[in-house]
Amino acid sequence: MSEKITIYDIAEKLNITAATVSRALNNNPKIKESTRKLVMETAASMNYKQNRLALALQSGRSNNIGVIVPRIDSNFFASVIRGIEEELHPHGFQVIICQTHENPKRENENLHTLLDAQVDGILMSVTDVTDENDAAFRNIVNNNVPLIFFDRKKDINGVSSVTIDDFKGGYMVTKHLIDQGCKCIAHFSGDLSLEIFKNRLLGYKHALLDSGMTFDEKYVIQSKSSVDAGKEAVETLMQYDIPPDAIFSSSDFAALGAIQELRARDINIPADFCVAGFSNEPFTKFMELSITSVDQSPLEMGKMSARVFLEQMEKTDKIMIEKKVVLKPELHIRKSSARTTH
Amino acid sequence: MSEKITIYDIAEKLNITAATVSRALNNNPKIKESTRKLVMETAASMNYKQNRLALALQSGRSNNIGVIVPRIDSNFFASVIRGIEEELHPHGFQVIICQTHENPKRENENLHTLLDAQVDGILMSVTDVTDENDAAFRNIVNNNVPLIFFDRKKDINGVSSVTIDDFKGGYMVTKHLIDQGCKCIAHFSGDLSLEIFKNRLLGYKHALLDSGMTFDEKYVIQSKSSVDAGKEAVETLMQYDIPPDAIFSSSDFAALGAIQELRARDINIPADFCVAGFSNEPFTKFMELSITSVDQSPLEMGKMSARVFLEQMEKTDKIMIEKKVVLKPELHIRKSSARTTH
DNA sequence: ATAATTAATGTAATCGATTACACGAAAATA
DNA sequence: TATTTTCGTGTAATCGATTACATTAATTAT
Repeated sequence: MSEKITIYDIAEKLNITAATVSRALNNNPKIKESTRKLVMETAASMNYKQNRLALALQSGRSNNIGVIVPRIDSNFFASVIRGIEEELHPHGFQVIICQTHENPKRENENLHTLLDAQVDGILMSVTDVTDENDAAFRNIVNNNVPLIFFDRKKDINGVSSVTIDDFKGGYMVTKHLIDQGCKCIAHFSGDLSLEIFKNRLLGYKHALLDSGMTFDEKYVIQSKSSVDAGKEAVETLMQYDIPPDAIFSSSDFAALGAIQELRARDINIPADFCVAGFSNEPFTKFMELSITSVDQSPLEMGKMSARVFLEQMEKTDKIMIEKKVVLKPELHIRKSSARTTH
Repeated sequence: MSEKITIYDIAEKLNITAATVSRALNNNPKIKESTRKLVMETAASMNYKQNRLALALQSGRSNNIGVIVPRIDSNFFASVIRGIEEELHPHGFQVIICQTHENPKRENENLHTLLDAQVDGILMSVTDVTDENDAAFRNIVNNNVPLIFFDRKKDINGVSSVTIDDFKGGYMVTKHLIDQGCKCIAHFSGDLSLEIFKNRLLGYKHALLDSGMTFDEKYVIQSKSSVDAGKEAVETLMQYDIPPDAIFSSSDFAALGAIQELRARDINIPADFCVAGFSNEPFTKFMELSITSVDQSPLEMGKMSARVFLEQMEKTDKIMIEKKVVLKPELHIRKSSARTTH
């Protein structure tokens, strides 16, 4: 139907050159006011649309940024992406989404695809911490493409990151459980090669030690982030000579599983057993027995990552900037652990 | 650090022309086997990466597709996007995300931005049904960019769609509530200018009539998709001379709010009151009092939309195809409405 | 041995926009 | 009036890849 209109078409119609049209459209001050107006009006009347691919090729900037996450259908990552999109949209950037499904091979592939696609930056949460993809990360940096890690980061030279203080988060929850009078607190951890889980565990450990309690590795259970994993973990724990009377789970889903299993065993929550999760998934506050959790402010994390990226973009110089932003976690105390009503 | 390598660099090194390099890399059969091998190896050793922007400009295809949704941080839309990404990724397409926040102006803007960005297709859920953006939609079609609506559609000539049978969904839930012995069923609807809500309402209405029950508009409450809206709606309903004994909510969140409010009033669910939602949000099955809901298979919807897009892409001819795919809804009966244990 | 094919590569235009440089005309200055 | 500036446009190269159309070399056919 409607053929693509280029600046050449406008130029032809006005008997001027494409260069003039281009300058007029870009408000180049060297263009006569009358010409500019004429070009603008003609462009509008011909329904001209700038071909951003041509611009991208010529300028070397695609105005696209890539976002890599394990999966998009998780409240946390979706919210981060929302934040990124909202912050970047006003600046004319489009957001390209990639998923790794926790697979390092996919991660590597995504990195290359995005680089090939000439994105102007990559914001991502790493999949795991093997150094398998370190070369790929360095490759990004060497190509002068700003790379920013959010939530799950790795230490790569020249890469900025936006995370939350997982140590503090773990510490806060554990301290809270201790304050509720819990005497033996178990911890569900995730993949300990990831800093986030390592730090939550450390926070847990230090909170225990700081309160004069003992840290015992056998109360740390590595589990997946799923309801079933939580149930299984409780089954294991309840066979101990001294079963715990509280759980700090690094995953809200596992926390939920734990609660379900404990209830199946007629254990009273929070009277006899306290449970707390991490991430503040929407469902934690919806439950009748709402679940205590740590909020990671994903929206803010996304926006902040975007801002760090924008900053990095501005420095056209080859200066390598490395910014580490750490957001504060927020403890939401709910019924699953609130013994005392304030 | 590493300068961008182009086919000209390879050509220079091998003392041949860029054309030959291009052909070799594209496995053009006219190229001598030895040359091809040499080029391939040199390209690899020089760490050559094809500049997809150049390719895009030249071919007029960006290998990007745009996805427009009201917001990404909703389980439904995130899952659809996941489906789209997974289906399109193997075909070399990247997915660009845009959000409208239910704002038609943003929708319009996103459509134009994506068109400017030369996306090869647009997959979207419309924001509302004013004809405000109809020109923009037709513009997309006229530019020969495949446009596919999912979930929330409009009838635009030449636009395909993938939806679920909302009428059937509404009918199934309502029929189920009737089967549970409910005598007066209220309905929470959404924006009735949207087909999805119109059809769910119709399904509700026909299920009532088919069972010899009366349909009364005053039991249809238009509410937002939020917990609070659900609570308020219950407050209104309970003031009626004859309050309902069941609710079919078009939104899981409103259904949850309704349940909370009903419980606050010490009404027994499901014994004295049944509640059902729509969308099968993850939390509906997590609750202690799990919530009956209708699954819309968002993942499948995303994949199907992607497939319809791919089909459309193949037909390079100017033939206008219009495909309407309707997925089957699936009723998940849970505690909030299950009076009889099967 | 010569003409006709075929195989392999080179030449140059193209996609659409930007921009350094060139240039003529008008305006300002001497 | 002659000369220098300034202003507004035009010319042409560039970004990196693809490809229709030569062109040359090698092979086959006559």
